[in-house]
Amino acid sequence: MSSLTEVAREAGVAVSTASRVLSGSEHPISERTRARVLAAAERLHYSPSALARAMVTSHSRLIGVLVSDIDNPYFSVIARGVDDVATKAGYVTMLSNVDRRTTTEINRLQAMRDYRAAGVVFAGSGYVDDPQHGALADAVRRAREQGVRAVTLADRDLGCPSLTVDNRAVAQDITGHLIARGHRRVVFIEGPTGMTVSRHRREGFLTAMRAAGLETNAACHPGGFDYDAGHAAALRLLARRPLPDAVLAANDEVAVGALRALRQAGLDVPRDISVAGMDDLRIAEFTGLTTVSLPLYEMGSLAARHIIDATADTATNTVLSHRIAARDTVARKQGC
Amino acid sequence: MSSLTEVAREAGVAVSTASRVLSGSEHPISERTRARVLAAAERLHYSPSALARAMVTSHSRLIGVLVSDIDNPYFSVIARGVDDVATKAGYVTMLSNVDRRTTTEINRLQAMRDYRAAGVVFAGSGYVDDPQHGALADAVRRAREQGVRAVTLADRDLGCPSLTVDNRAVAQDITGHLIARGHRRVVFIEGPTGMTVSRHRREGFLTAMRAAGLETNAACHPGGFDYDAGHAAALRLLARRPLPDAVLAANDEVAVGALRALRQAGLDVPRDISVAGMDDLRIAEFTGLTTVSLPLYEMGSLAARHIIDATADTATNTVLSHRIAARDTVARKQGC
DNA sequence: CCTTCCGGGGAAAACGTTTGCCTGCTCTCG
DNA sequence: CGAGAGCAGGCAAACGTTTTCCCCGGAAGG
Repeated sequence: MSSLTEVAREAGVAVSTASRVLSGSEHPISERTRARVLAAAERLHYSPSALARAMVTSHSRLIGVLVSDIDNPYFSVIARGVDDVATKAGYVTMLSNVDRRTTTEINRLQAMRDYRAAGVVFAGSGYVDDPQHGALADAVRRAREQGVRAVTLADRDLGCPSLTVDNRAVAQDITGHLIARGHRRVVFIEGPTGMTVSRHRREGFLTAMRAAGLETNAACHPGGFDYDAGHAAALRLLARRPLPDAVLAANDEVAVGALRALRQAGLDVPRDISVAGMDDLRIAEFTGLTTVSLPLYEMGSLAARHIIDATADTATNTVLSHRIAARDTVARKQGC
Repeated sequence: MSSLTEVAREAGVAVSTASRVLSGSEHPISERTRARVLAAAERLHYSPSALARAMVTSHSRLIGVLVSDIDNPYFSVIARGVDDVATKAGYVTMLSNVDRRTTTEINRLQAMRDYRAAGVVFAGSGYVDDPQHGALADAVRRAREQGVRAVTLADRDLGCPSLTVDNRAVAQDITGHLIARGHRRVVFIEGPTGMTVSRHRREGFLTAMRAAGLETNAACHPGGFDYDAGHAAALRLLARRPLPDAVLAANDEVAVGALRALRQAGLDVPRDISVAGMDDLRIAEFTGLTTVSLPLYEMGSLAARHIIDATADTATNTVLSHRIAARDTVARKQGC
């Protein structure tokens, strides 16, 4: 691996001169010298050590993204958004799975700090009454003081800018969609207890139900965020009399699980019962699921852009808009 | 961010001494000094600069993974496998999407080299008659000479160890499964032309068909690797008379697309027609798709382990085993 | 008593950049 | 013709580690 020193020697100039032409400095350089350096670099297959550069400038062109699980399509599309703008800007993406553990999150943040990451994107949700939340917020504060830019993509106060979706409104809107289509006995399969996003979606659901004057006593049903949770919950729902009109799931994967359980039980969706989800992952498109489309890719790409462009870091909290993706799993009942 | 120098000053020792206790060197250090340094590091929240360390040792604890698209579950599970062992070993994962472009791959490899990555995992397939293949192989060779370890997870000769699945056998086995269950008019929806994996799966399919003495004249159908390709192909297949017995898709996503098209057209799968895929992604589980299970997570984790453990780098080509995941989309025809 | 050896610790080089400061040199203008 | 301006380029410090070489003191052995 050839170094700047070798390029300089090959070109017959000082290291500083070589550096200036190769790193595009302001410092004026004659065309002749510039050409010589460029030629030498070419001959030697020179590629600057990002490490050394980061050492002296004290920040790398590394951008970190902390996800719960990259194998969850919700996060993989965010990661894709981050990486696309990162790559385009000459950065490299660092990825870490934190499995919803705040301590791991602190840990990985530190690992990325050790590489002098330009910034870190926190893609995962927060937790209610999280005993580690303070420690994480402290770690983020220290990282920011050191120049690491941070962005959170969920409703959680990390003392850094956020780029979120209003999950209460998301749930409220899709519930309203169901109600507007004549559904009255709507039940909600909740997300994992303890996650902020679950709580917000639940609140949005309840708000919409109450606004329509609907019964909410047995409307919320424990669930989770995965297929099995949706499947199991739907099975339990099947025992209810009267049967619900519609099932709203905390996310698409749960909705698909419920959808399958319902259909396996011989029900016709959406004739007998409607099903809706939230997130609009590709699986929703595949299954024709009515859901709420979230700008996940944009969240990732905007977060990366924020970090790279180093736009004013005033803790601005941006809320992105969502929209309902009406497909085939929600019926329009007579009279609507 | 406190440096080793500050820790040393705080502890009243030389930098070298501090380094030795903090980096666990062989050099003997008295218990008293060791304790003092440890205490000072603690007080100052010291965390070593991975950059500086990498500079002097000339290799970082960064491990790169090159995928076609992280938002494709095939790759996200591989990435998850890599990251799990990387994290456990104190490494950080770098991720890049290359969108099936070899030039991008070369590019990103270089970017990772610039950070002195310990190794790079090539997760994507190769291409037949790829004009850039030579350039990539050269880049890999140079990287390896410099100490960057490389592993490929697909049938492609990069001059580095490989960890693959036998895609010919994969297709052959699932085709055999179909045939053994009484299917005679099996059609194969091919993957993207030009990808090695497509070609291998096609060959495996044809081998199995011929071995059973079955007609292969119109057995292969152009497709792709995504849902829409499967959907469109199935629609075209519907026009054939007689209708095929079974559809084998080049991967699960295509199979799901076909499945949906077939069912939308009023066919009963598997009664009227069977469908099978390959890869066994979660979507296959969700939809009850019969497919071939591939050790993707293991491929990722083993690749990472290979890089980290620096086990003998003799270009060993390991072939991992697959198994058929029989579910609900393949019928057993009478007499079988 | 003199050598040898070893445990414990320090000084300094090295990794490959960037950048502030300095030095010539060539113009230009008065 | 002299002086200031500005262009080109070099020197060296600095970033934060690891590691090699060295030194010192004391214990062990002859």
